[in-house]
Amino acid sequence: MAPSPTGPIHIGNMHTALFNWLFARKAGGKFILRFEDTDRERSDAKYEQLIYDEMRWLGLDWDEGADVGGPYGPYRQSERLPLYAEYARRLTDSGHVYPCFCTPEELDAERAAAQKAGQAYKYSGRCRGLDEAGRRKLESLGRPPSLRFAVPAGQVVVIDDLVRGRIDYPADAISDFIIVRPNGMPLYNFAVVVDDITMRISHVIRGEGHISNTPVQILIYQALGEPLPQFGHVGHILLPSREKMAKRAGNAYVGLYRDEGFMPEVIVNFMALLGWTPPDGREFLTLPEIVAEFSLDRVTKAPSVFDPDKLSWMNANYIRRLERDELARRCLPFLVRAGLVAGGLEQGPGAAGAGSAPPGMVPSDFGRVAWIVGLEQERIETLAQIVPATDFFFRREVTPDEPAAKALQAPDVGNTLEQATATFGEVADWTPEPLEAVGRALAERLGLSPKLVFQPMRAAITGRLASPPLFDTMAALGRGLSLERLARAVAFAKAPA
RNA sequence: GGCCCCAUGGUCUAACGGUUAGGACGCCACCCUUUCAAGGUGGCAGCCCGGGUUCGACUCCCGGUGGGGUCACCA
Repeated sequence: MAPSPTGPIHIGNMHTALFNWLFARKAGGKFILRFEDTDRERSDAKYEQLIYDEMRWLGLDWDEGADVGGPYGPYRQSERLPLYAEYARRLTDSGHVYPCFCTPEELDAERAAAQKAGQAYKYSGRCRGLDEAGRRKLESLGRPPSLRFAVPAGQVVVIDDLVRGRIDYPADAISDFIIVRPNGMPLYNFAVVVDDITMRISHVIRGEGHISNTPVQILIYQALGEPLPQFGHVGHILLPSREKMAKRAGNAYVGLYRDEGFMPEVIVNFMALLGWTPPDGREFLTLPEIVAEFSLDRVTKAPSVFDPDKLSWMNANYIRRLERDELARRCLPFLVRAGLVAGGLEQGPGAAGAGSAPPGMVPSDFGRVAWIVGLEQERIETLAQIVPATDFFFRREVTPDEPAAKALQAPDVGNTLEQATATFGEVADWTPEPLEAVGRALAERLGLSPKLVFQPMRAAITGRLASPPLFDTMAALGRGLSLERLARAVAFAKAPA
């Protein structure tokens, strides 16, 4: 896996990283994380850190890399320049490469002409035929040359692709390409080959966008007399709009999903199923299970569209399967960040922060948080949704949202709530079953359907029309706050609209 | 335009010559129900087109069509 540290890593790149990792782990091989930072303008070390963080968050580790080192380092291209120079010399000495003195302007002109003629651009080869005298003459003019690869004519390059099978690529479609700039910096296709050779890379698994790079790289291997690694090109991941996930386009960064409350094991499970299925068709798999089943010949060739709806569904499913306390632990950071509960509750009862509360909030310990979170467990799809779903439990006061306010102002609701306030004020055992019994008895006494009593109470107590079951909610909220909110709602309901 | 890749419901996919083309998301209906969910049941919806090969094609071959990639002193 060799990203360039020029920005946050999106789902598409992470997807091929995952497949690389899975393949390496399944095969018992090494997974290497190196950086392609020869584009100094766009590269930034802070993105390296971002990539580490996101990989680790997903549970993808690496055996060799810029941070952990390894036997074939360094693992940044910018630190491997002498190596490229050495291999460039080898190619020059063997005559596979020649100096090119053409200026950017001259090349632009060639390209423009090809464009105009509706032809694929190929370098004219002007400098290829230069003899020693001609070269020396141009050199004496002070023009530093770039190094071009002399592509052999009439050859068919064969790619034996691990996912696509055999691909025949006519070398005549390939222009004499530059491997080293006049300033000595290697170009991508050349640097990659040198890295892959010197790092003893056995398998190159990358996106299908690289298919056209592969034959030029194979040409370099052949010129060097080095054995080829195995190539495998997996399909791209597309946005729902069917656009390709480009580096800066779209907003499919892994970190964004983390912030929205998608869980790492879900992202991994979901990405694995994009272009791959286990033989038994299971949809829910842990990382070790995926490793055990993974193989490249079950990888689809066609690109696949990333469906956020299905991701949400899967995340919700995982949330429901979690132990309640574990879910609470995972929700806690979101609640703390939202200012609903104090930090430091993670350790459970008696932990720092227990019993204290941010301004305007009800003090909560871990047990209370877990209780409340449990009520929403089958109602939220992402961890972040815990905040709007439960904020009324933590706030001292609630103001009804628009539909709730409307419901409270309906005819007779004031009276109903007045009755409810009085009746529930008598209840001593503030647990769900007794509360429900009292509620149903009240409805019967008033000659109303349960719904006509419960909905106004719900609006009064939660400030909204949708919530967990009313009596569970009242029990978790507590007697004092519940009665307080009922009483306030009476006034609200009776006030002239 | 040349070259290369790809093609099963809206989406993710199963099928590796013989199935009423299976599953999942989403959508619709119904059930459950104090709301919202969750859950249950049922439903709508697909092999891009045309030729071959074969007793028999979603599966193999060829040609179209459509989509994508690539043709840099970017990676």
